[in-house]
Amino acid sequence: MALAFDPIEEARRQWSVHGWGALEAMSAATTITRAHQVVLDRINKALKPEGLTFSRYEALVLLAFSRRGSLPLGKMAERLMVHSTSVTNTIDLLERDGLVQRNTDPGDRRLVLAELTARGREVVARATDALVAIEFGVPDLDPLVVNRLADAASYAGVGGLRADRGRRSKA
Amino acid sequence: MALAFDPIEEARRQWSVHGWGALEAMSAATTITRAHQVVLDRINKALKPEGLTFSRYEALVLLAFSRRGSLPLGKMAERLMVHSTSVTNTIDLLERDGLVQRNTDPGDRRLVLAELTARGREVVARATDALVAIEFGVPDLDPLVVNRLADAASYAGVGGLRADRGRRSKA
DNA sequence: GGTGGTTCTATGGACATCCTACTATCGGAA
DNA sequence: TTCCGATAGTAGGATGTCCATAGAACCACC
Repeated sequence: MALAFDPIEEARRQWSVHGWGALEAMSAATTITRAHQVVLDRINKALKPEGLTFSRYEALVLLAFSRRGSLPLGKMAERLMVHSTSVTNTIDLLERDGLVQRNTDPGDRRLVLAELTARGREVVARATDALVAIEFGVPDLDPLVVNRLADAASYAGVGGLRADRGRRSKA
Repeated sequence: MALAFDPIEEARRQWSVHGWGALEAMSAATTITRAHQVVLDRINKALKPEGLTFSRYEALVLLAFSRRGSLPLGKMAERLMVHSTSVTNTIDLLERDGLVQRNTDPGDRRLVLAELTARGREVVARATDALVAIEFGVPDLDPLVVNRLADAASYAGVGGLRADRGRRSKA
């Protein structure tokens, strides 16, 4: 995981040397990308024994938190911030593995409700334990990446509209 | 892009209510994931007119920064922090579009060198302009996401390098 | 009440990513 | 010099994501 040099730092240096624009923004985007790659990879490896991926895990958690243990697919897409076709695919696989079941809403027959099965509840509990054990893959990120990520966050905030909300103490 | 409520905040609340573990870590991982989704989406939309994606763009930039405008695929995988098979795929598509050309290294015939074509150089320049124009998709991130991202970064750093884990001011 | 626009899910295609397995090549040790 | 382990890249398969399109159901307006 630890490389001989930091690819993010190297990209930044080259970018600067060549005089290309928006250095900070580029660095921010790159950092978010790399951090995501690392964290997602760790999470997926931890979930592998349960036969899950992070996408499917997130879907299960969403259902576990819902009142009746079921939600319309469109609502899930909204919460997960993904395209609704992605949810269709996710639920296909969860259903295949018997963790979720599709039902139709009697009130609105356009809706498909994804409902957690008993097995689904067990699996999401075990999967959560596994992720808690590795603290969701974030604790020991390469310090170089972490610093850049903090910069990225600050930068994104500066450019945006966080006039109020000034909770950010540092970094 | 702006939702009625913040899915990350909602996840955090639910997680807390249900008493599940590693709240901060979960929130950090979720935030990195969502920030990545948003930024990547914006970047890809900006690159669409050039017929590129962020992956392919990053590969082109890497080549543009290299001394001879060419690199072995394995080296590219290392710099981009992706699996080498991903680079094979990326170069396949760049080659298909005439932006890159495969050569064999005379010194070590195992190596495949990806080399930027003239057209590749033009495209990467235009694509860079497009991304600079939108500041790589990071400036106006939803403040909620930004704040969480900063927390995520801090947390990741704390988890790896500091004894006391109690920084979380809250949210 | 019927009709047309809207909403919701599914399908098929393009891409990106990983993993496992395979082939070619290199390099050092016997 | 020959052979075997290590290294580089590719092939095939699974998954996740998006987009464009299609089909079904709902709803409001006439």
